[in-house]
Amino acid sequence: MEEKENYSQDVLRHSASHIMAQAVKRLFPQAKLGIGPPIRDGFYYDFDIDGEVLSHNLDRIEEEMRKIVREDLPFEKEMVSKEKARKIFEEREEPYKLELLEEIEDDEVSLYRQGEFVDLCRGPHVRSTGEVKFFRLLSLAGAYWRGKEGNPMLSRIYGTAFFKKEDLDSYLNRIEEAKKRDHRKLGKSLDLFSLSSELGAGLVIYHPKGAILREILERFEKEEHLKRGYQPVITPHISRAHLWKQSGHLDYYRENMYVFSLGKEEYVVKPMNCPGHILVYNSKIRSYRDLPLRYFELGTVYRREDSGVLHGLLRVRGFTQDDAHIFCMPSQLVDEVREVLRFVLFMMKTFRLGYQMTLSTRPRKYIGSPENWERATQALTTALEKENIPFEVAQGEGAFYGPKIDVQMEDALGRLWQGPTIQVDFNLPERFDLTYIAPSGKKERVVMIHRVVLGTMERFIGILIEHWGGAFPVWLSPVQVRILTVTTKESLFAWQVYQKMMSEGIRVEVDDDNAMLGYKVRQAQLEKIPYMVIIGPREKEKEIITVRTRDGENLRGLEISEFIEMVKTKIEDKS
RNA sequence: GCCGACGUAGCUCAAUGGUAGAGCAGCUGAUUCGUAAUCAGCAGGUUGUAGGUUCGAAUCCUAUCGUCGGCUCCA
Repeated sequence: MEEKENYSQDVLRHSASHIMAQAVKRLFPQAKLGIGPPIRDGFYYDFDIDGEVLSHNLDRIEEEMRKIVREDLPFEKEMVSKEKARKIFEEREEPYKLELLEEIEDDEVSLYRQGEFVDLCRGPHVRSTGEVKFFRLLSLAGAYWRGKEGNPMLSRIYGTAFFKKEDLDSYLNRIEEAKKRDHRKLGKSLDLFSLSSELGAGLVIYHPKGAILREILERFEKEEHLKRGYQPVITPHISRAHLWKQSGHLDYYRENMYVFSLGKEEYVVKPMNCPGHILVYNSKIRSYRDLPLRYFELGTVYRREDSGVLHGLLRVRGFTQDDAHIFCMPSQLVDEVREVLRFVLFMMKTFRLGYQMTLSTRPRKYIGSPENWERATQALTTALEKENIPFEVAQGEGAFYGPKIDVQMEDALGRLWQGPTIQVDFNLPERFDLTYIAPSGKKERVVMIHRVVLGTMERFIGILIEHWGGAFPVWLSPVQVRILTVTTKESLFAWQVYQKMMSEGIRVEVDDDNAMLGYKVRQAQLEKIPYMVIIGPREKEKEIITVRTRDGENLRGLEISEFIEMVKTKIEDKS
């Protein structure tokens, strides 16, 4: 039922994209048509025309679309020979359509016409343009023809369409609401972090409130890793280029690396932590009895990402991974991956985050033997199955050095970002000759797993901000309690209460400004502080407190110790 | 990196070739007040940066840095 509903909504949107294309062709006959499919929340159509022209005329295009809708032109399907279709698109000078046509294997192709407009299209469509009533053009973007970087850049118009006006309105509304949860906006208003052009693009400054949030996450990470048999290691931020030559990064990844010369020597700012961890492993001979070895580091790395892909905290140039490398025997692979998966699930549950998992398999270009790939892929699959985790398979999407499991998390607008990832690596063990002495006394090749369980501190904090809309659970809140005085006369008592809470490890502040209570409540509310402790003459006299939660609930007449216990329990429970 | 849009006070925004302005925040003073904004005054800007056009530029042009939406990339 639901599938059918989606299907017909896709049809509606696909039809809307044809109407848009018709409108563009009417206004700008020189525009060449690309493709125009429905997508998750709407549709788009690509045109080969100066994007500036379109961007200045989105309103006119939408107006023309409404006209086409009023004309109520029927969508007419027509089966024609490829030969005839070719003639039609040659006449209309549509090179991209001709290119698509050549790739269709059937002798007959379907065309859809509405009025003077004709498109090569599989369909289906709604009956007539009059059925497409509620739509909106949303944005304009460049997009490479067929998604290939070397191809010409076309101009893509995004839009959306719904059967009902209410649905369109609520969709537009939802986008507006989601924008309020944008971590870049909240990061500013909650004073968590900033990015500064003086520093450089993609480099994050954590302000005190963002830094304490990160500090809490890092402490938590360290504890949890120690509980699971990881050994902390620490490796430098820069190293001789030689190391990266051996790892292969200088050959494959150089354009993303910060490389600098010092006298005769070339140095590299690390873009990854693996070579450092490998040096730890290779610092002595390893026995099978030592394995698995799990080295953990909150490793800060720098990568020169393309300027166009930077995005707040979610895509940056300097970031800290909760990185670990597991060195194990092939026979230990499944168990190790299972443990990591459990770790990831534990994290997702602790932070109440939704996610989806993808298993990426062998790409066309790869290193290592097909048998090893098969075995590793099988190990990952087995681990996923044994943990009962639903996952999708991305055929051929693995790294060239091994298969991987990626975990994606959603931002406020539903865009997916990779967080945790578990990658098997056949490459580095070869390049660095990573071995252990087997029971037989012979050297064997070690298996290496790269894994992060949150991903990076930056991205994870970004996702957390959007997930909670800035209203973090108590244990993560930069300020857990703010004490508000009703008049300045309660100041002394307020600071006494502050001392008690502070000494219990609660992050607490006092607002004893000479301002009205309503004003202070509003400030605390805007800062999304979980608890406001209100102290007026009544409380001062009886040495009790009144607590207002950020949800607006009031708890009156609490003993101070009672409240402290309550907050500590919340922190303990991570709720 | 590519396409398009954008960049004005700490923040949110106004000023379409003719003297840069408002609200909030900040500071000073008054007010001592009970759950989302008390009142008044003051201060705050080489309009991202660098060039250019013009009698005159926030406004037009060029370059550059950065931001936003996509595309591509994501060892």
